[in-house]
Amino acid sequence: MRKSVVIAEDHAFTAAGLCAALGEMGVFDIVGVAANGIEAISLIKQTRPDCAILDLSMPGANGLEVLIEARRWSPATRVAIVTGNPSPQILGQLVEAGVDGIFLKNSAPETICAGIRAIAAGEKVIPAEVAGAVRKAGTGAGLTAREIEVLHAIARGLSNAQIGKALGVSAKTVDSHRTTLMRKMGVHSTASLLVLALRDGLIDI
Amino acid sequence: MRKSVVIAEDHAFTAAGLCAALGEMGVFDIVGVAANGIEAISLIKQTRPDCAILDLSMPGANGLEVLIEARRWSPATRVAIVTGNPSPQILGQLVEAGVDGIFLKNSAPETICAGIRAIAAGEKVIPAEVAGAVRKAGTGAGLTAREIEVLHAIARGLSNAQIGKALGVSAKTVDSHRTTLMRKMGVHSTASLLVLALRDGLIDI
DNA sequence: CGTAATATCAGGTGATCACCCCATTCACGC
DNA sequence: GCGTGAATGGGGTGATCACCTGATATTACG
Repeated sequence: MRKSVVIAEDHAFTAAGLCAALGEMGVFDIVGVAANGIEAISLIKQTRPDCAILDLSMPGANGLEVLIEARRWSPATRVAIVTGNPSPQILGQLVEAGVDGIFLKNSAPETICAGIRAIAAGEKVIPAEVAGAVRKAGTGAGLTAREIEVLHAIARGLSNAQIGKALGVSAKTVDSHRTTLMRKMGVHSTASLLVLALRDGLIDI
Repeated sequence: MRKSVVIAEDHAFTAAGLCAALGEMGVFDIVGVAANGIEAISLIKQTRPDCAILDLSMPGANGLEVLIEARRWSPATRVAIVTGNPSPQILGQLVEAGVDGIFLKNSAPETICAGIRAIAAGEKVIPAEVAGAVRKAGTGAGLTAREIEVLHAIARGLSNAQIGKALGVSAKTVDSHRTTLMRKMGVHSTASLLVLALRDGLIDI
């Protein structure tokens, strides 16, 4: 029995290559291709496919966000994430969110195709190099969702007062989160905080 | 007359999609596909193609390095660079090195195909958004050497006093440079300054 | 039920930052 | 020679940050 699959990938050529490879396997029906995260979410919501293959970095919503929404609207859909340059933190979040498979764009096509077939069959596929990265992320993480939100706001250049307004809390609360972030990351300045967060993939530009 | 072309792209699916699209156009002979920069250089050296399509980020040697080597060994080869996330600084270097065309991976396939055909015909193709980024890089280069030093020190998380000690000047001087940096970059916080500098490739982690 | 973690906020203090004005020196170009 | 800009710094001010000691409410977990 053929499996329905949707693809989300903002680079048209990559999407085309992926479609071609999956088509040749003869076990997948590609029911839709999205060029950004928003499209991907609504596509999954509408078609409830057996399988979704998502690029990690996309305009609108990234692969992680799409994964979470997919889980909400179509829990039976098996989700694979494809990424070019994986950061440990993000991979950790993906695993935590229950992703079914992770693939690197520079892997051999056969590896990826085989992996996707395995995922469609119900397996979980996490390559060794990714698993290593995730292990490393586990030790460094420990930040709460709220703290990450504050981190993102800081990266946008907002002051405590502005962040407070944006998140609907007092500036003092933001200050608390900021202090906690500093302590957890082991730094004492906004600059170091940002550099570390970028290096660890907690935020991006 | 058909043009010979080589492709360098480390993501197999993207390479496949690109090959397919170029093949369908019926005006190109794909004489080789390289999966990294080193392969790309030796391939160009051997085949001296009419046209080379290079990914910017590749293992071994990046698109810029391949471009420079290509110019040395096969000056007649028209070179197009394809990139996912362009940094103004790098784009500036590409233009300076005399690249024939720049394409963004998330552009429409037709746009890219048309552009490649134009390049093969002898034109130069620099999209508006890229040209804008390059222009901005020109202004970003308006920073002085001393200001860049201070920028790097800030990114290392040092305070004005520490930077002053490190550079052998007073904290007040550092403060002046910092103020000038803020004005030149059009921001009002250390966080924004860092994010902008990172985005523009002025500093990295 | 206890307790641990999280999120919320206040008051306060000293350090630092962002930015203003200003002066000096030095190099480069017209 | 004279203007321009870079690099150097001093003085000063108000905003903001970094961090502290608390307090309270909610949620989660054993």
